[in-house]
Amino acid sequence: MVKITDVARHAGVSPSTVSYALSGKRPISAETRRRVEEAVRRLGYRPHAGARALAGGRSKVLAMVVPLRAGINVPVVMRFAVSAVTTARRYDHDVLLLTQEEGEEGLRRVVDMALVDGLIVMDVQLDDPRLALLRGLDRPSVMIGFPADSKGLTCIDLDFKAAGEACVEHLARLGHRVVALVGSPPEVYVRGTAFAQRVVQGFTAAADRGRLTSAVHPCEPTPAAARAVAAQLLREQPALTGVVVHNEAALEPLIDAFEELGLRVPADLSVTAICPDELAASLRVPVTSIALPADEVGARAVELLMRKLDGKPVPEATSLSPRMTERGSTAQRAVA
Amino acid sequence: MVKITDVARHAGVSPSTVSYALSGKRPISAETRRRVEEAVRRLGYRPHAGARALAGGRSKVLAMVVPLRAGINVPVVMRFAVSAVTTARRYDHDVLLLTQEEGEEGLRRVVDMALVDGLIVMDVQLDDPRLALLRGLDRPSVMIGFPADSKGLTCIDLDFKAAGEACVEHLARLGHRVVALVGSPPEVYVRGTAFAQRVVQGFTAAADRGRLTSAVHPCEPTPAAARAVAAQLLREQPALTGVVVHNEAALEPLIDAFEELGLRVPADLSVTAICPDELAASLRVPVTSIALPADEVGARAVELLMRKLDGKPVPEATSLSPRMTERGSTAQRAVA
DNA sequence: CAACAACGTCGAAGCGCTTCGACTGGCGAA
DNA sequence: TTCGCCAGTCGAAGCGCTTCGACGTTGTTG
Repeated sequence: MVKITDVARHAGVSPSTVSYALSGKRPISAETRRRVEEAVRRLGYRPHAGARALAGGRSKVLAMVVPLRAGINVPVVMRFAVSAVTTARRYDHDVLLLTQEEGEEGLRRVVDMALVDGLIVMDVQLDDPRLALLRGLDRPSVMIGFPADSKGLTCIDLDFKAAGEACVEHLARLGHRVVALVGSPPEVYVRGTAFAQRVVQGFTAAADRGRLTSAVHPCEPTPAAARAVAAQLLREQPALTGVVVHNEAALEPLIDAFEELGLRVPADLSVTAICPDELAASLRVPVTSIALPADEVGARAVELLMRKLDGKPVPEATSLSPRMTERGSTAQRAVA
Repeated sequence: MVKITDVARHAGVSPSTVSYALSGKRPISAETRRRVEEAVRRLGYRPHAGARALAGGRSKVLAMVVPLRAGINVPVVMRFAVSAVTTARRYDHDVLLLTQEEGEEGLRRVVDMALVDGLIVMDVQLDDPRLALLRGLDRPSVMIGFPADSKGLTCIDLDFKAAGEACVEHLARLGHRVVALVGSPPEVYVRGTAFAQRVVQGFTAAADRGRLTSAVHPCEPTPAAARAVAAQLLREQPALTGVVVHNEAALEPLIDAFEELGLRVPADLSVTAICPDELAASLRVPVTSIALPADEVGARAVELLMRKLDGKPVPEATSLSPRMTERGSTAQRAVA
């Protein structure tokens, strides 16, 4: 194993100089730095993570808490995760993966062991049991999602309430008077998952404000469930002309189902979704949608955490404004 | 922070005794051990990960290399991952998440830094560029999947070739003479992803052996693609009566598409799949399938790695025999 | 032109843990 | 009775790194 003393010897300086040259925490002459970097390259030096963590008090590892609970859309969650990992690497950090089973105890464990410097917490619930723990921890954390009470925490997410509202308002503007929200699987609501609840709030509030007739239906993430929900919606609301879909897995089958039921999109039915742009744009009928900016959220979560690790102030709440892209699945309501 | 000296003081012993009491590497009297464990509990002692790694030469962290490449089924891959994490925890280890962008360089990096003790490598390709690296590394690794040449490596996976064969043989036994394989997305084959190629090999070999007429079609993981493939198959092979599906995302839409095209499953068309049992069992038409035992594979991969870390010998290849469950999607071929 | 900042570098002291060698009492074998 | 052993414990020596204080050297500035 190549250690810092090897580098020091090859560069003709002391180990502490090597350390300072690499960390930049003290001024080092350009010439010395060059020789150190040269030696690092020649020898393939890599600082020992444990030694560095012990001496420096920083492990350069972040914990990512990814509870892959029932009903969540795994591909979407993993987009956040991959983006976070990529961004962490840009800050020379690695990412430790924590899953559900570990639970709150696991968070405390990795912090107490000084295994990680900070935490990224995903799949936040309105009344999340991890909140108290995170507030009490002596390590910074960032949540992806807003719990009911985010006081003293750092949170970031798409403004899902505004997203739900924007969808309804878009439909209302096009003349639609009877609208429905096809949401996440029921388990997600039962748990009180923050983002799902907020979409419902926004959807309902905007519909009430606009005096629209509205309905909300959870939906399992399968084609069969999508078909069933489509049929049910039309049965309950034959006058339905606008649908908001907040369920990535159900979006495509749902549109297919509506068309099989004799409704053309957008001629007879306008559909808008909250989902990643790639998905909305790739469908047979490109869907007007509010982008779910998973990459941006994951990246910014890490950036916030890095700022906190540097002792810099960060906003408690970072709420990304919804951005709608009109694609072809929404149209003026046909006058009967 | 609670450190080992604190525990030692409270238990009335020396730090080294605490260390031995906790690691079991030297005999310690029952009474002393009791007092140490008591002190650990009272104080909430957690050994400092960095210090432990530095002194002990083991970080108790495993790297999991999860390249979420185009065309892979993310939920399935994450089942492996979650199972691996859970099992690692049972061995008191944590898991570091490495993604694609880091590439081979990332593997070397985390090993050189002594950040991880071993590696779990997923999404293996027949001619995987990481092979040489893994062979040369001075840390053990386990691959989930078999490359073309696995000499000197430790690999585990479902025997996908046998799985492909078993599906065909099952159909042949039921009298089917014209069969098709609906496979993974094209990118997966282009990359030479090991498991996908092996299914094709097994499928083709068994079909040839049984003198069946056969065809292989990749399929994108979308309902639209599934419909298109279904239509194309029937156009090219009107006599088709048996289908093997190796594509989780396309399975349900594919069955729907066949039925829309006028074929009843299993009366007119027998369908069998290679996928997780939960998926096969949950469909409207429960599908006869070869189980993809993601949980078992993930868990056993970690167990193999642990054995290697202990210096114990492990088999180079662990190939899990396919296990078929008949569900309702396959039937004797109707005599025309 | 003296006094005093930086600047650039070094040596030494730890960070918290594991592990090695050594020591102390029994206890069975010789 | 003595020797050797083993169980059970301790002290000290690191593991490889960061960081603190110190010490020349140059430049600045009143």
